[in-house]
Amino acid sequence: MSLVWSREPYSPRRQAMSLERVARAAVAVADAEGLDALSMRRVAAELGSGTTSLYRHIRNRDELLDLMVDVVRDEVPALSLSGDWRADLAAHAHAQRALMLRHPWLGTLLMIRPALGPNSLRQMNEALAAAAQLTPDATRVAGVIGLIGDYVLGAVSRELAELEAHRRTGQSEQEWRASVGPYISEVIASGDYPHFARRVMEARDLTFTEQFAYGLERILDGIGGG
Amino acid sequence: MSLVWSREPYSPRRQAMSLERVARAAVAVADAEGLDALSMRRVAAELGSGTTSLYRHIRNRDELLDLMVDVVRDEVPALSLSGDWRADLAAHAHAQRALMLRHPWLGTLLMIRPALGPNSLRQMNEALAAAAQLTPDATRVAGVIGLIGDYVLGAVSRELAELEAHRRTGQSEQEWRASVGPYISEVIASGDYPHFARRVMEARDLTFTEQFAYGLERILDGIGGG
DNA sequence: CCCAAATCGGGAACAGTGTTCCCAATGAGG
DNA sequence: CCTCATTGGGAACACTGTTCCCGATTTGGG
Repeated sequence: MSLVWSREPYSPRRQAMSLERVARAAVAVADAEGLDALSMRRVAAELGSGTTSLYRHIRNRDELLDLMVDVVRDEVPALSLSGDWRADLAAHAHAQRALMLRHPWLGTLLMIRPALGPNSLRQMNEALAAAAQLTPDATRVAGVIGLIGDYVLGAVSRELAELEAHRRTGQSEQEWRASVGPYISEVIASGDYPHFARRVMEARDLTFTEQFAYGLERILDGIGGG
Repeated sequence: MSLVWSREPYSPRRQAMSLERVARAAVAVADAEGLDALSMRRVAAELGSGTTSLYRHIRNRDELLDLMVDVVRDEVPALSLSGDWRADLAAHAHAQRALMLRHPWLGTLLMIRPALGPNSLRQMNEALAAAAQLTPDATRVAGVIGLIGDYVLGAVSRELAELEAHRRTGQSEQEWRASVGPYISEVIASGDYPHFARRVMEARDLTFTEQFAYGLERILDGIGGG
């Protein structure tokens, strides 16, 4: 059971499609229609080929998913170090978030499987380089990057959970609020959740981007300390 | 399209099974065999009933998933406030992590859908109460809880990604390391990822629990500052 | 140049999924 | 006791990932 990455690709004499073409087609489908719609037959249709031909290049659907992750990770330009660890780590975090918002299925995949493709490793390497500007301690560097990665993944997932909920039910932001609103009002009126009520009534409604930035700053504060 | 929570349950005269019984059976199946194995027919078999009878209580599979989240959230005992916001928030975070490790499918679900069940709201309320000990500013309280929640979700997901990868492929920790090892060695030997190499070779191998605790402490540090 | 052999693309089929339609049996009310 | 709504659940549909296999095509050798 070898990994996709350590196996030379299947390349026929007259090569009608390549590993990359398959992965790119899958990305296109997932971007446009969501992960649920990403079936083998759908990808094959996108390429104008037979369904089972895909299995010449790919062993599993899971392998295809691994490849997709690495394909989109190629979009992110290399992180250039400025000497300011805080600025560089922030840039890295924001770039990761932007990527995951551009491909709403990416977060879901990263949750479920460890990413080991070359582009994933490249970005990991860049992030570690940025953190190495802060401290020579390799263990601390690893901890810092883990922390930031975890936060980005969690924050974006929560954000996507809402977006995807809309897309799946076909409801707009407005319709969704309208359908949930009464329930929330009822909950608040019950008086059983006073702090939750206060949160809904009194807290400023921040953008997802603002929330993300706030959390990231707090994390960077904490990182700087120890 | 009303929510599950604002709809009175389907309760027949002679009630052979309740909403809760269905949800609990689903939880049992998911705990034992994973989310993939959680099919309607499987749940029905668990209950010894016909498959389509489930649809008397539940509208969708998605509704069932929402119910499952709330069922397990009931396990967590109420968070008692000690007056020390830092200790209370840490306790809350660790409790959430423990719950998600006990039910490995929970993280995946929370990533994909916003949780609005009564038990979810209760815990949200408790967390907000803990953070309210730090500051009277409702917006800041919301930001703090969002940050912590995001981190817990992200950290546990990464942890579960590995565990689930083992379970899915049926490989043990040992076998997995053995199958990935050569690829990693090759990557390191290539010299293209120096910081990644340093990370693998020099950084101490921390437990997931240790990593989680480290990140959480940094976050609490940052929260205390501003 | 021609034929044999290896390679390639992809159709058919299988076991499984969520969900809808509908029908038979059951129990309550008059 | 009979009527009739209520309830459980079987059959069927349109899908899914994947394996097996076969016909077509291209290549290498004589």
